[in-house]
Amino acid sequence: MKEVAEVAGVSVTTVSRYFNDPDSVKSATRSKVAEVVQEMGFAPNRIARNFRTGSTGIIVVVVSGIGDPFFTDVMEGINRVASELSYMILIKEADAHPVAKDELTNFILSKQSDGIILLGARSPFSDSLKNSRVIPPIVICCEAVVPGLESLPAVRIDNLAAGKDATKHLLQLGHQKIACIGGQEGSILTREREMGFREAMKEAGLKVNEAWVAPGSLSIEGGRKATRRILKMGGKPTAIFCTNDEMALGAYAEIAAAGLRIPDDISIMGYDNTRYAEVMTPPLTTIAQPAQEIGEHGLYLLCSLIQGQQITNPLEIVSHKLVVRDSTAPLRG
Amino acid sequence: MKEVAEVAGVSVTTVSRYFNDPDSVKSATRSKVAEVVQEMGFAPNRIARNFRTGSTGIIVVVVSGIGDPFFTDVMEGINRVASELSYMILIKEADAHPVAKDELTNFILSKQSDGIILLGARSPFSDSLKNSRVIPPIVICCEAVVPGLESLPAVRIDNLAAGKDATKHLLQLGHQKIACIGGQEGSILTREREMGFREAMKEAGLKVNEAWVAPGSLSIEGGRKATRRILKMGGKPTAIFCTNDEMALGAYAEIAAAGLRIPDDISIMGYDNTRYAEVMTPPLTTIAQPAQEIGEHGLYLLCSLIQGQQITNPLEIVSHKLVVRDSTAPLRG
DNA sequence: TCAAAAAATGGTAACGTTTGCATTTTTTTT
DNA sequence: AAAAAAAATGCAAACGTTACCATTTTTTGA
Repeated sequence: MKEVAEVAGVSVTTVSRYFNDPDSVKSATRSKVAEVVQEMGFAPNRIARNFRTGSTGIIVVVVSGIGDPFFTDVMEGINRVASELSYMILIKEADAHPVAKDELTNFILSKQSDGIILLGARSPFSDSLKNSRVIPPIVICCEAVVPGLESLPAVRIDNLAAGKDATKHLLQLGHQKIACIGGQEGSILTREREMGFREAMKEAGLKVNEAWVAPGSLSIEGGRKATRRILKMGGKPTAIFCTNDEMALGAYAEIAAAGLRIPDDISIMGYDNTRYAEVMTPPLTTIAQPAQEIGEHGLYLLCSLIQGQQITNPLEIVSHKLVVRDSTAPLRG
Repeated sequence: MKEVAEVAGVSVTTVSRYFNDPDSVKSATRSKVAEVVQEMGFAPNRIARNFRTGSTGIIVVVVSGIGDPFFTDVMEGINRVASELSYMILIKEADAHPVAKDELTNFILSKQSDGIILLGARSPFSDSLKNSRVIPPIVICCEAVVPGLESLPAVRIDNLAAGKDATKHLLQLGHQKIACIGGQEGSILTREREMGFREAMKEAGLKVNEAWVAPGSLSIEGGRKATRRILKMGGKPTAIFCTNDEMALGAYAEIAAAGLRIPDDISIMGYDNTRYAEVMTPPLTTIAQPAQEIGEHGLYLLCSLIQGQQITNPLEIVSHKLVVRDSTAPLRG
């Protein structure tokens, strides 16, 4: 920059202003600087700038399981708002490895990003975050709480009510022998969905068969394993509630392998309404989350946080919707 | 840091060393500093450090279409090597918007990351990159060339040969009326696959029906549209070669909607062998790319580049494999 | 025990910007 | 045309760290 200034015959200050507030330099000067910049192929060192200003214009989205198509939709919402507010979005896959946690914690603590959105990630940080004197701007999407950082603002649907709605749909079709495939152990998200399932069953006066409640790790493979286990049990269920669509895909595969047909022999209920739900054979009945909206609200919330505004409403609940397709049918006989 | 140094009764240099090369400070001093750091909840400002050292330890993967499950697999490979070499991986969705291109170009040009992996992204940079005096370390995975930056090192499979193999498989089953769903217009990747298709047809002495060659944008929706178009044409094909698995999913949905059955009425061939291929009904015959391997090699290559090594072999071809499942069957009657 | 070698620590100048304040130039007003 | 106001520009001090070199302390060897 000094070099540019010299060649253009102005001061570094002016060159700096040329980049940050072009209107404040006279148009004659501006074009002179522009010319030199062009010619020298000069780009200002953003690290130095970030260092000086203390902000980067970068927001990191920490995702656990970047492959989940539901998160892809949330990301779309985030990206839309990001370009509106001219933030740059970078995605980081959450890593349970302690070293990786340290690394990420250090990353935000040292202000390498202006803020963080946690997308279904439970606790990607090390303890040093809690011990820190200031907590950086963080917003949680979809997952409820980070242990040790309970008061962070969050955006999500009412998973309990949605889990209940999903189950009720199956009950209304006459199903009583219903299985439920949940998520990982520690996930609050899927535990709430499962609790919705239990509540709905209870209200219907039915007992939950614990052998039919299996954890599924939110992946296709998890769904497969859980389904296999459930199908092996005596007295097969007539419906399975999968607490996300990926696991429903796994269930489809296992059910086909077992020679059963959906929905004739067994009804399948999903959760998330990913882009795959519609094209599965048969199309999947599921709970639709307003994924993009979650992303949008999440980023807006984060920006208020970054600007130092007080968040009056730390938990924002958006509405879900039951989408009935062909994977669920009335109980036969 | 100055504050820590004062409280601990040492110099800032020592505190700096405590963080970067703990072995070089006496254990007594080390524990003294550690104590103060702990107590004050101090974390070194990484921006300042990056600024000073000129490197960040961050590698950005630029992906076009982050939702594609194939890329997820490549990412897995990248992440594995990254933790081995202790790099931090951040993902950036490629954006065709000119402002976004500028932003990204500026990002790398100003050394905010140590290197870039381009994952199926065609040209996410603005022209200022080409005009720059130094090109930063960039490696291309899966896509062949970035216009204007022709000599960048790349890792991918032989898409021409793989497209040919896929088509040959269909030919061997007796199919002759074969459709082909390609990718976006400018994509070299899918054009090569399509060319493989054409070559195989030519070698078999068959003429390609141009009405059955449709672009598909590599998405489920693109696959749907293309399939719909093809099915509407007179004289239905007996097989469709989709140049990625996502589009095959779209094809499945449209074929089901048309009341046809796979593979009885029509065979479907995919490309990528994503995790969905196996659980589709019926399971999809496809070309397997060694996705994780591509990611691993890509990152290794990038690291050599970062370390300033000369790349002797700028194009690394890894091997593909035909995976036969149930979506393709011999031509009936 | 002393000299020499090695290890540990400290002082200070960068790194490339931005920013507050001072100064100069231009424009406006009377 | 001069004075006042406004707009442009420049100067120099930060920002928090690291790296070179110098200095002090500790260890080693005779």
